[in-house]
Formats: sequence, structure tokens, C-alpha cells
Amino acid sequence: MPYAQVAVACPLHQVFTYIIPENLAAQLKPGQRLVVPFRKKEVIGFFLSITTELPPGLDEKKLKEIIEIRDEVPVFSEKMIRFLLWLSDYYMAPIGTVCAAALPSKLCQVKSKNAAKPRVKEDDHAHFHQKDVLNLNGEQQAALDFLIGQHSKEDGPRTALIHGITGSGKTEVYLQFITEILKKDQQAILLVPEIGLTPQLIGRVQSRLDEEIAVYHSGLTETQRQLYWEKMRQGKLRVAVGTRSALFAPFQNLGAIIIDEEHDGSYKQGDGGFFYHARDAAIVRGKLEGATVVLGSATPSLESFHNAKQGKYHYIQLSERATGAKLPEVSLIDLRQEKFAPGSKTLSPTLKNAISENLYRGEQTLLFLNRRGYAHFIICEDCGKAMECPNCAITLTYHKNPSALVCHYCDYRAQVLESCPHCKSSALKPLGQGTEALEEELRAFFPEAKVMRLDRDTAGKRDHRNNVLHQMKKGTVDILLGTQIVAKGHDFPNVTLVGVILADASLHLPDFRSAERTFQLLTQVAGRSGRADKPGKVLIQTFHPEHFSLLCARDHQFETFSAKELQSRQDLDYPPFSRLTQIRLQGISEQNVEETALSLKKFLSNLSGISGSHFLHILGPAPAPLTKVRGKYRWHFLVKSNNPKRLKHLLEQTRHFAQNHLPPKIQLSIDVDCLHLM
DNA sequence: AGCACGCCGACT
DNA sequence: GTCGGCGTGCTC
Repeated sequence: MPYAQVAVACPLHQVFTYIIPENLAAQLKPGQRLVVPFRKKEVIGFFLSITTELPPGLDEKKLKEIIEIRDEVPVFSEKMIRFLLWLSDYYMAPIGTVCAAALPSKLCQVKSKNAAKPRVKEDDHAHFHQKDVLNLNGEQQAALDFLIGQHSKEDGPRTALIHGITGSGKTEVYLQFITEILKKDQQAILLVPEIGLTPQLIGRVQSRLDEEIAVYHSGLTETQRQLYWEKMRQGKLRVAVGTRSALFAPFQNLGAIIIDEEHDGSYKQGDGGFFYHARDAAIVRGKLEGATVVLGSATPSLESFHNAKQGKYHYIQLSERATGAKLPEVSLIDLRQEKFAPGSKTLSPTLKNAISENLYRGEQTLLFLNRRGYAHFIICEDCGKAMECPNCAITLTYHKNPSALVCHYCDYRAQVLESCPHCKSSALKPLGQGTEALEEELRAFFPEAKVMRLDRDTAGKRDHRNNVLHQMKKGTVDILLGTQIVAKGHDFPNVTLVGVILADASLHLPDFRSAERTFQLLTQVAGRSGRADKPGKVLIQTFHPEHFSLLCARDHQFETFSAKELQSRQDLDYPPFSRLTQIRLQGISEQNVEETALSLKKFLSNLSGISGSHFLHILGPAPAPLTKVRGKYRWHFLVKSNNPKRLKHLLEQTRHFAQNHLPPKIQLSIDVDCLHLM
């Protein structure tokens, strides 16, 4: 007698078996949603497969029956089911959680039976601009031809890495490639990092393709999301543009997945309750669907670059700017040599002069400081203690306007203190200047200039961001300063000077990728300068002008940087030469967390084939670099492995430990291919 | 994750 | 005497 194998949206690492009522047997197809009894409730289940044998350990009398089939047409294709199973397996995530993450949440609820009826607000997405197909230069054309040629081939690797310098016109290649895919009656997905999904980009894609596209981002209402989803499934929409979750677009004949800025860390995050890397997952979906996958970046991740060099991906280089503009001239400013003017905390004389000259010429300046607020911390000059967050093991950032001490991890807020809570001294000194302080200093020194600031504190107001971007284009802003938001992706044609206030900020984090991130960030921000006809200039302030990340960024030397960094990764057996997984334990009681970590260590070392293995290295346990976040203490292990089977075994055993031996209130999480060690 | 069952404090 | 605190145990 056949039984149905069903995934239920709960965080259990198993499928559930249900009896198929006779009247439903004929209509049942894999990928359909079901209504099934689960505990004492009715929930949505996802029908995965049929089994004829009763799975071991189950008593047939205790099985329940499927109540209802929700869909005539399955919500998941066979290929999609295989993709979801791969995700669940690779990232150690419960299959039900993965299924739920792949659908609009409304489709996972028992009520709300009917498809969404649009509260008709016909898309205007009306300010269409740049309808024209841009002319490609030789390199762009060659890249496009290659992609098209590759796509029409029956077999062979279908993943390509486009390594194109900032301003080389990668987006134009993507758009023309998508146009080709559509001509073949196939569909396409364009993934962008969170920060890259601007109205400008959406407008450009939409107007170029001259058809409605599905736009996926975190601000979408559930109804909108469902509507796009339905239209894609019905074949009414053929292109999905958006952040990570657009990867699950329900297309029937997927032709291409493009991952813009593939190096961006925001692709690796927990969307619907499980952590996956959208770029890596895209490659797998591409394989399953027979689609071409295109990774694009000016600063490819070392993983992708290495894969390309190994021949796993096709490597395509764009070495010229599309407009013909030259890459900017980059100089490092040695902060140890600079004599700061009184009252000047962020701007060296050299940078200040350059800004003056740029103002005089009437050209725009962009300043980057990856630290919002006024001061990174406040320190007591008498006892040396810094003000810390009571929930997290980090200092509180001083915000001046509105005045507050803010934790940038948990958003704890406190009033600014008059005196030190430890020694009552009033000698409190703000240190480590942030964007607020920079703004203040700019206004003081360049009172005649129009200065605007863009960071999470100001960008919160939706209009502000658009307003800033608009005014930048119009040229009414003289100096724009900000955090990450200004560093990436934007095309400000009239910016000719970019200043980096402190390159060292990202250099010394306890993370083996810090050199790579610094190089990427500096290259990206430098790429904002001199994109149009006037030559650009970049000034980078640093205490470490001899560091190779900075030197390579200065000289636009990706090759030199990657060669050196890859060598050190190989020496230390770090990715891309091994796979790295983080096992994290956290809980309220520090002692409990530590004890559990130690007992897990014991458990793992007793496993056969682990100790002394050449294939697995377990580092730790140790307190995580951020020992306490939101009131929870964290300890972690890092597992380095170059043997997927043994790694899998270890992780399964770890999960087993978590299910059986975990004390209450201690949580264990596994982050496969962890990106941030913090 | 939910949601129930189950044993100990302050309340109509 | 009960309402309810959240510990722990289970879900085909």
C-alpha cells in the first residue's frame, strides 16, 4: 500500500508519512500542497513522493490521512523539488522550512484558500527611461556572444564569471543576454545584493525589456509577493529581479540566472529560517534546470575566481570602462605623517585640500566612512573604561543628533551620561569618529558647500535616499558622505573625487576574509570616481599604507591581490581550499554554554574517523569573537574539511547531539560555508 | 517552531 | 480554592 511522503513546515529534520485516501489517489502529484492533520491542527504539507513500504519505526494504525489536495497544478516542479531537497541536505535545514521559504507565506497557511485577487493597482513601475539598447564595446560584445553561444550548447559547464572592472557595463551585457533568453521562450532571474536593488535598476530593466517584471525585495507586501508568484507560474511574467528569495521564482523553462556583484556577502543570509548562499544555490538550480548561470563582479570572491581558474566556470574579462573613461588615480594618505588641524578629527590636510580644489572646480565629492553615529565609543579618560552595551559585548556608539548611546547590534539605547558610571569622573571622551562627526566637520570647514549624508540613520526615511540620489544626479550636492550605501553600485557620473576616511576599519577584524573584504570595499568605492568624461581621483586615509590589500586596491591589481591571498588561504587550508562550517552554541548562562561546548567537543572527538583525520579539522570550541549578543553568550567551533562525506557525517552527529544532549535554553546552530566568523 | 500537558505562587 | 507561570515533550 502506497503512502505519501510529506514535508511539513516545522523545524524537524524529517518527512512525515500519511495515508492516501482512495478518492484522492488519482489526483496526487509531487509538488502539490496538501492539508494534513498535524498534532491537533490542520497544516499545509508539501507532497514530495510516494513510498510503497511503510518507513521503519512507524505503526500503520497511528498514521493519519491526507485531508485535502490544495493545488491542481503543483506549486513545485520536479526540478524544484530536487533543488529544495539539495538545499535541505547541503545546508542542514529541515525540508519543511526550506519548502516554506521558497513560497509566498500566504501559500503556507491553511486559510486564505484562494489565490490573491489583486487590489488592482496597475503597475505604473511609468518613469521609463533609457529604453535604448546601448552599444556594446568589443569586450562586452564578445562576452555576450560567448554567453549566447554557451547557452545553445547541449552540455559542458554552464557557469560563467564575468570579471569586469567598475563601470565596464556588466549590466548592459546582462540585459542583452536576458533579451536573448526571452527570445528563446525561456525565463530569467537577475539576483542583486540588497543594496543594489534601486529604483534606478528596476526602471532600467523594466523599460529595456519592455514588459512587466517581477520585483522581489524585502519591502514587498505578502499580497504583492503572491501576485508576482502567481503571474510567474502562469507564464505571464518572464523575468524576476530581486534579492535572494527571487531565486525561487516558479518558472517552467528557466534559461538564465544572473548574480550581480556575486562577491557580496548579503547573498549569504537566513531568509526564511535557514542560511543559504544564494550564489552557490543558484549554480545548483542552474544545473538542475539546464540554465546558464552568470556571476558578475568587479571584485570576484576568491571562491569564484579560484573556480574560474580551475576551469569550473568560464572566465570572461571586461577590462575597459564602457564609456571609455580611465580608472581613477588612487593615492594612500599615511595618517601617521599627517598633521591634523585643531578641531579636525577625520579629515587630513591632504584630503581637505583635495576637497577644496574639487569644490572650486564645481565637481562632486564622495566620502566613505563605514561607521555611522558620532563616535564609535566613549571612553573615560580617568579610569579608561568604555561605555558598553549591557546585552552585547561591544561598545555603545555615541549619536549626537538625536542624542543617545546606541548598540549597533541589538539597538539598545541609553541616555548620554554626564559622568563615568565606574569612577564618576566627568572626563568622558568620544573616540572613533563616525559619519555624524564627519558631517559636522565638513559643514564647519566648507560652510558654503552643499553637504548630504546617507547612512542607515538617514536612509531610514525612504524619500531621503531617493532625494539624495536625485540631487546627486542633478549636481546640486557638492559633497555626499555615507557608509556602505554610498560605496556600491551607484552611478554618479559627476563624482571626480572619492575619499575613504579610514581604510583600516575593516582590516583588523578577527576574520580570515578581512583582507579580501577591505580590497573589495576599496575597489568598489574607488570605482565611484571619474565614471564619465572627467578623470577621477581617490584618496584613502590609513594608518597602514604598506598593507598589500591597500596597495593592490591603489594599483587596481586584482591579479596580484588574489594570487597573494589565495596562496595564504592555501597555506592555512582556508576556503576556497577547504570548506568551513561554523557550529555555534548560545544561551543566557555563560557557564552553561561553555560546559555544553566542552561536552560537544568530547562527543565529537569520540566519533570514529574524526580525531587525527586529514579530512577534518575541528577548531575550538572558543568564545565567538562577539562573545555576547542580545544577552546571549556564544561559543563556537569551526570545522575545516575537504571531504564532503566526512563533513556531512560530523554535522549529522552534531545535530544528533543537539537533539538528545542539549541542555534546555541552549541553542545550537550550524552555518555551512559560513561567511562571517563574527 | 507551536502547542499541549503538568506541577507550584498570588488572586477574584 | 483557581488562574497562570513557563519547563519538557511530541508532532506521521
